[in-house]
Amino acid sequence: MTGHEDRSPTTVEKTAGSAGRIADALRADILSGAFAPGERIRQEVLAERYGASRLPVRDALRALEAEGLVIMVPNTGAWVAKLSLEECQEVYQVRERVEPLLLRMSMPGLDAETRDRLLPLVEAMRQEPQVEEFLRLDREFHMLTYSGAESTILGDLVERLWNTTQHYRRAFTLLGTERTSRTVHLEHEMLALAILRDDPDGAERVLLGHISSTRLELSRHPEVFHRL
Amino acid sequence: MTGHEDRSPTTVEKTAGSAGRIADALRADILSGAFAPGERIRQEVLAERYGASRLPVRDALRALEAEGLVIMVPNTGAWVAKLSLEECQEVYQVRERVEPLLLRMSMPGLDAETRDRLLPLVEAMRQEPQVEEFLRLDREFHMLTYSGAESTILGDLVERLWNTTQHYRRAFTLLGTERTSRTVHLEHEMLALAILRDDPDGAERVLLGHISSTRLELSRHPEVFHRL
DNA sequence: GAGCTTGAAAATGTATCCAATCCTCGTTTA
DNA sequence: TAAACGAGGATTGGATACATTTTCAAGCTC
Repeated sequence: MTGHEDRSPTTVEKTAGSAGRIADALRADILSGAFAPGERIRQEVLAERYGASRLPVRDALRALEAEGLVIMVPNTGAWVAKLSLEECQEVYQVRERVEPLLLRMSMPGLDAETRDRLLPLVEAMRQEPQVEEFLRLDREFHMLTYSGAESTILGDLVERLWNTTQHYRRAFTLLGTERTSRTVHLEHEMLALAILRDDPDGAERVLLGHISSTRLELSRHPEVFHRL
Repeated sequence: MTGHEDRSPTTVEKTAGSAGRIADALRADILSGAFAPGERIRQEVLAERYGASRLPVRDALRALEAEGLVIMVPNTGAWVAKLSLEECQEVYQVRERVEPLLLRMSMPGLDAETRDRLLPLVEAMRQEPQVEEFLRLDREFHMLTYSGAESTILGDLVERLWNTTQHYRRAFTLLGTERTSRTVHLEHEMLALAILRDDPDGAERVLLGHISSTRLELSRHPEVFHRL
């Protein structure tokens, strides 16, 4: 008997043992900016930093490499992934096509309680919070609009796209002018309203425009990508 | 001239690190069907199969897990990734949105020589080749249409999506009826013609329809996903 | 003095060994 | 008789140690 189909781990998404913890910690450190793009990562340093051997560190690096947050070169080392202007625009182009789909799939699954949290988040962002707080609110707002989809594949993809551009969102938030900032607030409010009135087409359209206008903003600040 | 390029007869390419070779070999084995979805993968078996220790095998498994081809459960083992009908449809929905974009980005970069290879490939697929040969031609045809994009991010994403659904494309090719087969050939020809006449909008539309019709085909054969 | 060569140091990749965890199967008990 | 419990076996995860590769810098040649 070849007992292969023992158990179907389709619902199991857990990352492996303690390497998963290291991967989570390192991911958080990269997203928080503690490790900057282009910075070299030495396995030994991480091993000491997280109190483990180099082996789970390598596993974690491989996992993050697959997420697009780390670049590994054989026999050479690992670096925090760095996006060129063109690559960043590419990510945003993918987001323009993918996130409206995820939003559409999510909307039927959003309950009233979840929807009631949308506009308060928009209001909170209007209070001109600090950069890190704004990034957190922005992410929470969009992820909330996606929370109705039990999608695993598309949801993970979108999360990866957000993570790879996290550093650049921070940079652009830092030098954001008031006008673009107000535009973002309006787009967020329009998105929330479209969701509240159960208008999938409108929501898709607004979200596409939101991401698209952000992408166009990238071209106006190429200096963010030049300073290596 | 910094010339250390002199190597012994066994000139190993830059793809050093046997973990990479194992990952490539295992990926090929999964895509070829040698390992079926849902099948358990034991590290020791792979270590012997590829003549290495369990350690590079673990690295390879992690790499493939990140690509979505393998599922790893802590302290338990690894399985070849298996898609449910819903997940497979989700992948196709993502492909519907993403591949037309990649095609649009690719078209300006397609030179005359590359375009001349499109219709012959369509013809070759019309000759009712064996399943494996058809899968190869189909993949080559589509990848050729994408070869004009120097895109790294989007190209890798599309390749991953193709890989995760490779097994199910094989299954559906096996039970394909003549009518659906002819439809596929027509869609391929329309796609090639749209590219040859430099019609990005038309090409996007045809490709979207092509993927979409394939996705709808999935619902008609749920038994492919049940027998697992 | 400039550029190439060479050698040492450091970082990565791999192998072997040991600990922790999970599955299987036999035993026991209600 | 069936279900729950526990011990044994098997498999994975991690740590230490070693081989390989790369890089950097000092020294030598031209």
